[in-house]
Amino acid sequence: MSEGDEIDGGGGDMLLGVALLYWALHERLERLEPELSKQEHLFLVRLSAPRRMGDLARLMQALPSTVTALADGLEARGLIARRRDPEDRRVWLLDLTEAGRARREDMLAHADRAIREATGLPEADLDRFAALLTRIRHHIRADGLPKGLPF
Amino acid sequence: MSEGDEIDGGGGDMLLGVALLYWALHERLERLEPELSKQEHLFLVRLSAPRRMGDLARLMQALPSTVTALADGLEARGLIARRRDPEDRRVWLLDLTEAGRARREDMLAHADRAIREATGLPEADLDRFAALLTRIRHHIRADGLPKGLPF
DNA sequence: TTCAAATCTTTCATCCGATGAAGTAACTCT
DNA sequence: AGAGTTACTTCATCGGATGAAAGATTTGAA
Repeated sequence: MSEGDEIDGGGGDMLLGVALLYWALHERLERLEPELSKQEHLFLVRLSAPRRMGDLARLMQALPSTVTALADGLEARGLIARRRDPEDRRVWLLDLTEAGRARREDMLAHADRAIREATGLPEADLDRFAALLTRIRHHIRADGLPKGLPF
Repeated sequence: MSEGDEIDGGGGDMLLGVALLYWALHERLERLEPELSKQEHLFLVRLSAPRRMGDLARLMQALPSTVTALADGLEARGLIARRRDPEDRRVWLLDLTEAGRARREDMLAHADRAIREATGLPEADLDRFAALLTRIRHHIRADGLPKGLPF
């Protein structure tokens, strides 16, 4: 409270809240996982199973060329492997290596910790927050991310 | 639901949820306010009253040089004005111009709309979400943003 | 079958925002 | 008055993201 931070009690405050939480989470994760970037964290989270690069690009709202660069980096560090999709030999499937799988587990544990520490919410409230976030996530996906509208 | 998106029900999902909401909000805001960048939106929200550039830098977790650049841009477009603080002539106070004040009002309205549309939550749930976010924001501020620890 | 169009990924040049070091001006403390 | 600190600016630089163009493969139409 020391530094006036309440602004308007409306859209502005929520915008700041979301931005601040986003930041605080990544900030903490960066401490626990110094050698992975923000995008790499999200990338690993998504690799619960092998995925096509194109799908990852869509999910992350990024261009294919961005995914290529991310994949190059993680592959160079031995965390993921490229494998041709036998069904369609144009596409690459990205899959975690053994090292990558272990890394991902650590990362998820760290993410959990970061969330608890950053929010400071007791279990029950954190659950309520998570439930709301899940609903929001489904809405955003269903509503279609505005992004692009290539045509 | 179409594209598997539930990952682990834990830290990973919340991380994705926060990141996705952050994105969706800015995405929508960018449509409604095409000529302002993400940071400029947050910048304007904070300018409910005149502020020192240094305070803004702290609040936004940015370097002074970053704030200088942002201020330059907004000043060039006539939305804010620099004014020396009579109390301490080293500091600049940033204040909205008339045009800036009007712009900010529009922006806040747009932010409100973006939040409603992006989350898709009914009023009551949105209020609960906002309340939790506010608590989180206070916790993050009180707990001190880890950032930096210059020493 | 064959060939044109569409799809998936990569390459590369480029851009924009953020960073950090060094500089200027003003304040504080002794 | 002078040393040290604080507030902001300048500028060179970097990293991540973009978009256009090209290569490889599949799909669809004749």
